Amino acid sequence: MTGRTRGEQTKAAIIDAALALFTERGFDATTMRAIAESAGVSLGNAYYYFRSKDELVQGFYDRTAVEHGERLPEVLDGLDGLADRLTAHLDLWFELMAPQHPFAVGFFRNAADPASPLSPFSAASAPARTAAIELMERVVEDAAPPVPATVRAQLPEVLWLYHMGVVLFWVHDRSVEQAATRLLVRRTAPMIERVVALADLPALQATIVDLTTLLADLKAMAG
Amino acid sequence: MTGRTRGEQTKAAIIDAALALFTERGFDATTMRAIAESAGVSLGNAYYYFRSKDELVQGFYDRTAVEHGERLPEVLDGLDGLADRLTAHLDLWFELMAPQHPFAVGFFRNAADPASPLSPFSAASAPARTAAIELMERVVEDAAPPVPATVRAQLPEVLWLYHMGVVLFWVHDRSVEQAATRLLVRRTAPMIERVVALADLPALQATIVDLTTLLADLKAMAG
DNA sequence: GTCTATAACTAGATAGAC
DNA sequence: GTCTATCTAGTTATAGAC
Repeated sequence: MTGRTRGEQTKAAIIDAALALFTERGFDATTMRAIAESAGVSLGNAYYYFRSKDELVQGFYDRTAVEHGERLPEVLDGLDGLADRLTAHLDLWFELMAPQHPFAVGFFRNAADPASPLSPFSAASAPARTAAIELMERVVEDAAPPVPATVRAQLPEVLWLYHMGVVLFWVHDRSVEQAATRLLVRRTAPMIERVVALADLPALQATIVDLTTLLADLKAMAG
Repeated sequence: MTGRTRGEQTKAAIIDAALALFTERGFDATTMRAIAESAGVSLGNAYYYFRSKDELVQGFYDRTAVEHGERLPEVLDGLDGLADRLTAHLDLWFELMAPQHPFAVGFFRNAADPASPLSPFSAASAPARTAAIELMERVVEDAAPPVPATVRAQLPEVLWLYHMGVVLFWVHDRSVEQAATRLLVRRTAPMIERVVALADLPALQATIVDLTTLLADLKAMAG
């Protein structure tokens, strides 16, 4: 994890210091000066490595995403149902992000700005977004019973949108250990599995086509 | 609109100046100093009336909400179907907020913080939230065919949540004149009407009960 | 050319005088 | 209610060391 070169070590030291201080006293209450001092570097030096306070957050968000990908196979192992797999996937995310929850709001304030590179919808986030959708692909692909072909192609991206919605809820969740978010997932994941299982019903074809074309149209307009 | 007392006049002058500058150059690029200067007051005086730059935005957001309530009966007049009434309601909101769209992101960045009084879910926003749900009540109550009793009680609040989701989308919408958001509403409102119409189907009772209790549980945990 | 340190600048927010 | 002076913290500029 700690890079070879001196610069990479400094960079890691700054992220570590920031993480510790954010956790201890929150995002807004942590000054760049305090981070630099705690990391044993100058203020100017901290800005040499991170162009802004937000970019610093991106640093350990990326770390977490990597760890999420690494540990996903292990938590999916032995789970067949789509709801179980989806719940395990999100539970792992909650577990990894739990320490950051107290200051997640400070982070997501900026992610809420679509013009910000931190936004999950921004061009700058495209690699991270693609990687996240690929994780959903892994959740979907080995599910049993298999996902109906009708919705198979779109499902990972739709589930990623669901994930983003859950994250939004999680950020706002003031309940103890974000129990409300866990409840939300435990109740909605089975609903999703149920609806997906019905995707081949003739009565639902019109609605599925409606939703699919709507998504395609919206994506086209967003470009 | 312009209050009698000198204080109310000053306050209105500050809001007007802020609105003009935000529209002209955006939220971030407009400094409190520029607003104060443009309004012909000192910086300290601007802070006497508005504790923060964000609170200033709340000022004309409240103005808009009042106007929305006043003009709603006129746009609902003659419309029967739930989808048509819902679409008209949201279209009016888009029309009133369109001038603010360019800097809406600066505003919603803070509304995304549940701890902020600007959040629609905050205790400070309770009056505005209740008023907004009452507007949805008006959309629902005279709809024809009438909404099934099974979901009638919860529907206004659920539709308000839908409205908040649409607003989130609208804020991020970079398409010309927010056409993507209008498309989203025009396509999803009929889906909502269709689903609501099916609320009395025995096959759906379990899911409706699930959703209702989930909402109730989440609200209980949020308190 | 890669890193580090210090000083200066900007803008949100506050304190205290009138 | 209104002002001026001041503080704080994010960010930038710049100069120097390895």
